[in-house]
Formats: sequence, C-alpha cells, structure tokens
Amino acid sequence: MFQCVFSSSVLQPHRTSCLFKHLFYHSATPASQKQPEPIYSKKTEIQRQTVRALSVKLFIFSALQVARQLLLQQQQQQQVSGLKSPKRNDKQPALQVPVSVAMMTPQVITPQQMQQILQQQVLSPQQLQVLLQQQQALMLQQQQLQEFYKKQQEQLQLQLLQQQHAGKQPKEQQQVATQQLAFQQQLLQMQQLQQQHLLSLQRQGLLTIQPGQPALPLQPLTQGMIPAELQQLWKEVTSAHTPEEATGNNHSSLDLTTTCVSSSAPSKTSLIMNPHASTNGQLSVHTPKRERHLNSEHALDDRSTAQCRVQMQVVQQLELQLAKDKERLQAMMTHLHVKSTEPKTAPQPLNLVSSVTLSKSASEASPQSLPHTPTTPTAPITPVTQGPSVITTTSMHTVGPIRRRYSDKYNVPISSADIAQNQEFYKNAEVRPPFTYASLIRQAILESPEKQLTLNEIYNWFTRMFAYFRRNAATWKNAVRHNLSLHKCFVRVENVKGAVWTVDEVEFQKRRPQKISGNPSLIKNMQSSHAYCTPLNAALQASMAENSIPLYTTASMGNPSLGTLASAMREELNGAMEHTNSNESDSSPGRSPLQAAHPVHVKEEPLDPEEAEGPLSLVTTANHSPDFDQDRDYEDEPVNEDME
DNA sequence: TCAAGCGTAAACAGTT
DNA sequence: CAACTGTTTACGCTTG
Repeated sequence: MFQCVFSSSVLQPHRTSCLFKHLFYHSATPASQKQPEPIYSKKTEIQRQTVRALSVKLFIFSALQVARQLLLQQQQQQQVSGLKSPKRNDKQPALQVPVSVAMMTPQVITPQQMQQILQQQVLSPQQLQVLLQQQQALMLQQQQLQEFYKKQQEQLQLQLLQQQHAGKQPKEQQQVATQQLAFQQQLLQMQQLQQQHLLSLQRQGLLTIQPGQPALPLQPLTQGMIPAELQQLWKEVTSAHTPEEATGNNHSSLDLTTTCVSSSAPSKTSLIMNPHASTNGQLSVHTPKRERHLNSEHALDDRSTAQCRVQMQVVQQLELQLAKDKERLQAMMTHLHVKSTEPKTAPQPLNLVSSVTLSKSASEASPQSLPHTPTTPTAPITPVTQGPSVITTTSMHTVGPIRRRYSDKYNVPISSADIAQNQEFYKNAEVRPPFTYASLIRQAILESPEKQLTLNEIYNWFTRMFAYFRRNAATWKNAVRHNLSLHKCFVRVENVKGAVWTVDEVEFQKRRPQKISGNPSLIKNMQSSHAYCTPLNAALQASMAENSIPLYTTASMGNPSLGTLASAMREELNGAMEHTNSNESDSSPGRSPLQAAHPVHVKEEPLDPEEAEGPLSLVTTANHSPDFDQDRDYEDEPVNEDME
C-alpha cells in the first residue's frame, strides 16, 4: 500500500553492475540488513569529495586520452588517403565507434556511477595527498590536451574536406569492419582489466561501493556522447598499447602519476598513457610501420569519413567537457584560496579538497575563478572550513541529532546543513541519509503545514525526500514505527480520521546534547558549513540543470518544504550551539514558547481522544482543525498515485 | 568494560 | 481475513 512508484528519476537499484555487488555494504537485500554501517564512520566527507572529483576528472582525462588516440588513428588513415577520389556525400552516417557500445554498457561506469562508487571512500591523508597531486597534474595535462585537440581538430577538418573528394572502396570498408571487430575484442579485454583494477582499488580501500547503488539517471558526459562511448574510448586507448600497463595492477587512471606536478614539460602521465603520441601531434614520425599499414589498407570511404566526423564531434564534446572541467577545477582552487577569508564569495559546487591539503593544491592552481559548471549530481557536500559565518536563526524546525556513526569519528560532522544542501542528492541517489530516524521523522512532521502527519504521510515523506527509502520499505517503515513509539518526542494524537503524529519539541531537544557534543571545533565546522549552504544549493541546482536531471525542487525554489528543511538545518546548528555554548542566544522565538508550555504525552498518559485534542494543539499549531487535515495530503499525492 | 544511542528484526495486539 | 498501525522486546553495533 505504501510502496511508492516514482515517475521521476527513480533509481533502479538493480541496474548496478554485478561486478560491485559483493562490494556493497548497504545491500538492498534484506539478508544483509543486519550488517552494520561502518561507512559513515570510517572516512571524512572531504575525503570522499576529493576522490570523487578526482575520479570524474580522471574519467574525463581518460576519455580525452582516448579521443586523442582515435584522432591520431583517424589522422593516420586520412593522411594516407589521396585526394584522388571523387566527391561523395555520406550515405552511411552509421557510426563505427558506437558499434560496441551496447555490449559494453552493462559494465560501463558512468561519471555518476563513479561518484556513487566513490562517495564512500576510505582514504588516508597520504592517499589524499597523492590524489591531490594527481589532480594537479591532470589539470595541467588537460590544458595541454586542449591545445592539442584544437590543433588536431583543425587538421581533421582540413582532411575531411579532402576526404569528401575521395572515392569509395568496398574493399576498404571490409577491412575497416574487420579492424573494428578486432578493436572490440581488445576492448573486452580491457574491460576485464578495468574490472580487476576496480576490485584492486576496492581492496586497497580506495573504493568502497554503496550497496544496491542505483544507477543515477544516466547523464551524458557530453551532449553528444553517452558515457558508454567515452568508456569505450578509454578502453580502446588503454588497450591499444602499453601492455605492461594493462597487465599490471597499476594501470588505472588513478595511478596516473604522482610525479607530473610540473607545469612546464609534457607530463609523464601523458606519455605513459599515449606512448605513441606526443602532445605536439607528431605521431606519424613515431609509427612509420603502422602508417604504411594504414596506407595500404585504409583508404577513404564513406565510413571513414563518417568516422572522422564522429571523432570530430567527440573531440568537440570532449573539449567542451574539458573546458567545463577546467573551470570547475579552477573554481575549486580559487575557492580554496579565498575561503579562509571570504567563505561566501565563491560559491562552489563542491568542496572537494580537504583543508588539510589546501595549501599545497591551491598553490598551483589558477587563481581565476570561473562560474561553477557542475555536470553531475554530487554526493553529500560537507565543507570543512574555518571561515567565519553568521548563522541566521530562523523559527523553523530542526532536523535533530546527527547519526554519530557517520561523522563523529573524525570530527567532521555531517551537519544538518548538509542534508539541506544535498537534498537533491539524497532525492536521487540511493544513499542513506546520515540522520537518525527520529530526526527525519521529526523533520517530516515539522515540515507539514499542521505540524502533524499520519504514519502514511511520514512514509511518503521519507520516500519522497530520500531515494534510499524507496527500497526496503518493510525495514525502514518498521523502524519509523519503532521510533515513533519509542521516543517520547513523538506524540500520537487521535484524530477524527485516525491518528496523527506530532513532535514534542521539549522531549526532542532533550536528546540533542547527547548527540552533538560540546566539541568547539565541531561546532565551528558546522557553522562554517552552514555558510556555504546557499551557494552550494545554487551549485546543486546548476548541476542538476546542466545534466538535465529532473530538478524537483531545491531549498531556494520550488517545493517550500525543502526551503523549510534547509532552514531547519540552520536551526539545528543553532540548537547545537545552544547546548554547547551558553553564550549563544536562545533565539528561537518560534520554539521556546512551545517548549515551556508543552504538557501532554499521549504515550505516557493515554488520554481520551477528546481530552487529547486540546492540550496537544500546542504542538499541532493553534489553527489546527482535525477535520481539515483529512484531505491534506498535499505533497504526497503525486507520490501516492501508484500506491497499492 | 560499560552505558547510551541507534538500527534492525520480530512478536504481538488492536484497528481498518 | 489481510493489511495496516502501534507497542514492545531483543539483539548487535558504534561511540564516548
């Protein structure tokens, strides 16, 4: 009855690659529900973010490398082709490259999936250092690649014009097809190697994969290419050469380099990745034999022309992506520069680099700040900054205790602001929110206009706000009921229609000091993270928009409940401050009166429905009319359409 | 080591 | 009668 079917970008859990099933910790299957959740407590959010960003960049970089290689190959083919053939129009627009895409798709890791995979990272500071160095190197390489691609593209265009005058040779077509078949075989091999490497990464603790991780709405890395294509290109380039890389355990992009931090010379990484190609496009000099081969067997025809065009498009898309990525990276670096003094001036989509490595990484970054152009929905953002911030107290409600498992260990809490900032993320990604059931239930109730919800409405809120709760309904619904009954802060109110649940703020506030300890640094971090709430939300919106992700709502637009949630998170911070810092003002005008006056606990002293109505209205707001509530399903309706 | 908090599972009873 | 709702207990895990 309560199983909601989301017509939006609902994630299909089982689309996750089987390769990672055994790596998942939070399994979607009931059999593994008893397992603990150490993920939350083993790593910091910053670590996850850093690696996540690195992964995306590495993926893009790899794709660029592949594209370059293909360009070079294409160039080889076209260089040997003459201008003799008559001009022909393309009658075979069918692309050659994507032929094998379909069979590659199941195990392709899209950037989004990569993010999901990487959102639960275990990284040591040393590893983070290395990764950051890699990131720096990648940025430099991307710049070099961009220049290179532009040159290549110009050449390609010239050659394409020439090629249009070339004739069609059936024999060459067959050979091309044969070559592509061989290519696909190589790709399969590389696919296996890639899997092995991912496994090895996982074993090393570099990768941990969320259980039952749903496939996020697949978003093309670029407009013209699907991720599978990029992945295929990556495999092609990695399989095309350097068998020593492929056979080893360290051939992955994550191991690209730790040495090429220099910004001057061509990086070592690029040489490793493309031993046949130099960054200045002098490929033909290095591969005379291959060129001859190509000369003899690959003349121009419609297919190759189409291929060439496809490659041009690929390059263009990659260039676009590269530019965006560069902008993002530069913005990140700039943000790292300024955030200590101007935490609010540089809205960033991601806080990807930990403050630990800030000085080092930022020192080599371009100071130019560019508009953030996030391309993917991101994992929870948890800025850890020390910048000053002003918490604007609102009269809104709070989310409440933070799940300690997630954050306490490293004193990098998932602040309440985080959930507000990452609402879209939690809505779309099947990631367990780092909040207790009690907090979430309370939030659901307080977000309602009447500050009361039926059990079913609470269910709907969960499923609507968190993709994670769209699965295992029996489990978490049981937990919700359990929490409702167990905690005194939840008060059941008999209604005409039935029963609704309200929140006893007094009781709830009693719990918080236990959750948020008086660690000053912790509170400070929470304050700072709050400072980023707004820009981060904007960044998330931009991210969603750019990737055509269904943008339900955000804290600053659309569904008001999200704004409520965002405000609630700030309130949560205030609440924490109240408990930990006596100097902090008790500036919660909307809440304090209720705290003082709240009298009744149905659970402790069951009352007759008639009796319960009156005093409990303190919690359920003064203008509450039980009859009015019956038809008040408001936001839940779209979700409930498919309910059983 | 212990207690507290939390999540999960499950049994049970009452209600719809 | 089935499903839902609500309560309660038990257990394991994490954390301080």
